[in-house]
Amino acid sequence: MHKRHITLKDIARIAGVSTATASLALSGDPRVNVKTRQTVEEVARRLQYVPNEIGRSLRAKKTETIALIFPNTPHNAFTHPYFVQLLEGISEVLVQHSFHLLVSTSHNETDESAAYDKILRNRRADGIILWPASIKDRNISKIVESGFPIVYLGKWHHDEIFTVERNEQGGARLAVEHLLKLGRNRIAHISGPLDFQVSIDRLEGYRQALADRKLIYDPALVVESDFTLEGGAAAVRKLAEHGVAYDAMFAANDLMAIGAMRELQAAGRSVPRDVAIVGCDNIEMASLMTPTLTTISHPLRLIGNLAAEKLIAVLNRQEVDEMRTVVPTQLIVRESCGGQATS
Amino acid sequence: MHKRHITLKDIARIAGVSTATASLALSGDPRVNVKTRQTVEEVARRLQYVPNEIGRSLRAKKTETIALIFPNTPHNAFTHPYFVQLLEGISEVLVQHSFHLLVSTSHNETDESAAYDKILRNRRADGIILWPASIKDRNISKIVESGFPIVYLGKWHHDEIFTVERNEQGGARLAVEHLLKLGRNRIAHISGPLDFQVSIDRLEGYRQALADRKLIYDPALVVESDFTLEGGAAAVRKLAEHGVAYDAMFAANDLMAIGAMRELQAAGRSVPRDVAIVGCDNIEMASLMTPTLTTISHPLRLIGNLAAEKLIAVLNRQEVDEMRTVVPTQLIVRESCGGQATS
DNA sequence: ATGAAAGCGCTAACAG
DNA sequence: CTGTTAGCGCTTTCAT
Repeated sequence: MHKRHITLKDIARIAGVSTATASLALSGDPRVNVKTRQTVEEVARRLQYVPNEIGRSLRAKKTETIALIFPNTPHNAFTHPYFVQLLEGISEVLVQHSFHLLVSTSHNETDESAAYDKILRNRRADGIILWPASIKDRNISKIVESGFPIVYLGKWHHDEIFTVERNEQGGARLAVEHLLKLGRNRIAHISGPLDFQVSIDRLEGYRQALADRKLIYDPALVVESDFTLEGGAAAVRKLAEHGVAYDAMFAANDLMAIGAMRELQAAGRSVPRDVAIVGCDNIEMASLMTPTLTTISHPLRLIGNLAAEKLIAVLNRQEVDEMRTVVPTQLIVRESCGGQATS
Repeated sequence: MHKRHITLKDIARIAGVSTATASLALSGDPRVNVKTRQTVEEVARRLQYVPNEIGRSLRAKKTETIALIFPNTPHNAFTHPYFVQLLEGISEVLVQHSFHLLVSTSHNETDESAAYDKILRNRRADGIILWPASIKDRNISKIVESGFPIVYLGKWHHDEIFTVERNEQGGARLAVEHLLKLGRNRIAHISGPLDFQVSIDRLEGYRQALADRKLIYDPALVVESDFTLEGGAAAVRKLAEHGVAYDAMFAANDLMAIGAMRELQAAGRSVPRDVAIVGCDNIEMASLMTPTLTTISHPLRLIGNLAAEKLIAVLNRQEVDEMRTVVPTQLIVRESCGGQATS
């Protein structure tokens, strides 16, 4: 059933030229006679010749493939609703450039290192787009230090690496400032795991917004959690157990914000009357809650676009003007803060 | 910065053997002397040798890679919240087998055919997992007929192809029967685009459930829509415009169910009192609506697992017992029908 | 038990 | 303008 594949040799033989000429002809090299080129092209079209990219890759030492790697921790983006937008953004650009996308993950930390190594030395991909994992993750440093072409989707602590990152601190600030403007002044914060840079930055944004108003930072108002719905609910319970009073809450992601909101409502507290809530990420669900959730929106699809473009530029040895690309975040005001409602 | 890669030749030279012997040694071939093998292994480990899979692929005519292809139509799974579970299920199995995953899509129909062709003749992947597109899509038939190893994630109209599919009709029946048992008898159905097999099957399940109760099928109760939130809302408006009365609704996916529910609520009708609603897919959002949404759950992750396992089995020329694998669907009863509430 | 050699499909340097 | 040749990294006969 499976017919033998047409190779360049076949084309050359049938067109009555050498493989070298056939190759040049098909690549549109001006050195080859127009008529010869046309003959070769004709034959190639007739036989529906498609070059074997494996052979080409071996020769060229590049694969026209980039890998998207992300660690499969429990807090991982892979399970996040907005992961799809990122993928779409990357994919969009790659298709334009006829690149392939290899999606790679691994489940346990032991395999992880090996998996990275494979991609790196294998030459299965020409470059990597890397989703941030815990800042403790040694594998990431290893990739970064290897000098392999990479675009990191977060903040990195040195400047020698290409990134496309969100303005996390700025976003968090926007969120908290919004709550302050609405007259709330006991603002709780549910942070993500603090071994994630993103959690650290969002917490820092929270602190800065308070500091700008000369409000003191009260550690009792901050609960570290795990980016899940249940984690958000648990944080609310924990605050209650400790008897901490608050009239507003900024959660480091929407899932936790929603979990918290549900828990508050179940406990008979009204959102936004008793507690105003702002989340972070603007997942689709956020606009469908009752009340709809005010949140910080990140252009994930744009991030995907930019990352792919940047990586391809690097691979093509084009000048890349900026090492760091910071994309802006935006406050989406909805009902959960009691401010004016916009969808 | 980028050091030259260690090749088998390097290993052979340093170990003082030929590349042939080195290759055999590393593959654990019993013909090679134990001591020689150990030397070679030692050198390989010391230099952190990782075989170049491109070279290996060229030789072996296989790539240890499978491609996940899906059409990027507006109704596409790529934008569906549950796409991630599928990806995770596939990925999980591939990692175990040291396979790579190529994710492929294309935006316009024109490119699509070319993209398929590339994957097919390119030998960039050894097999394909294919997400269903419109039944009108000619490209799909082409892939299927090409004889390329494939697992199709839906129902196919001939038996000569491997599938992993959901029991769509059965699921739809469960949904409608549940509504009937609750005493509803004017059940509307918002279907997906009817050029999708899944829409046809869900509609058919709806009809069967009615037929089982000797209820007549009223075409006025059925509105074709597009799998989106807004489409669900539009369907409700359309029913209202036509003055169609109904006390229940089965939507062909959760997004439309939620859109419809929102629209009904906005129009002042109560769910479930005035209209009971069942969706389909069990996306995360479903359990977070007010009221929470009764729906049909599909084990997407399991489908991913099974599809990957099946494809790898085919590639390894193992006997695959069943062409079609049908995974069961399950009714998740929540609040939107007014029955007993289970989370 | 090991090595020499061929070849997977392609491209590029070099001749002619 | 076109053909010859070599070689990317690997595996696999076939000799030895």
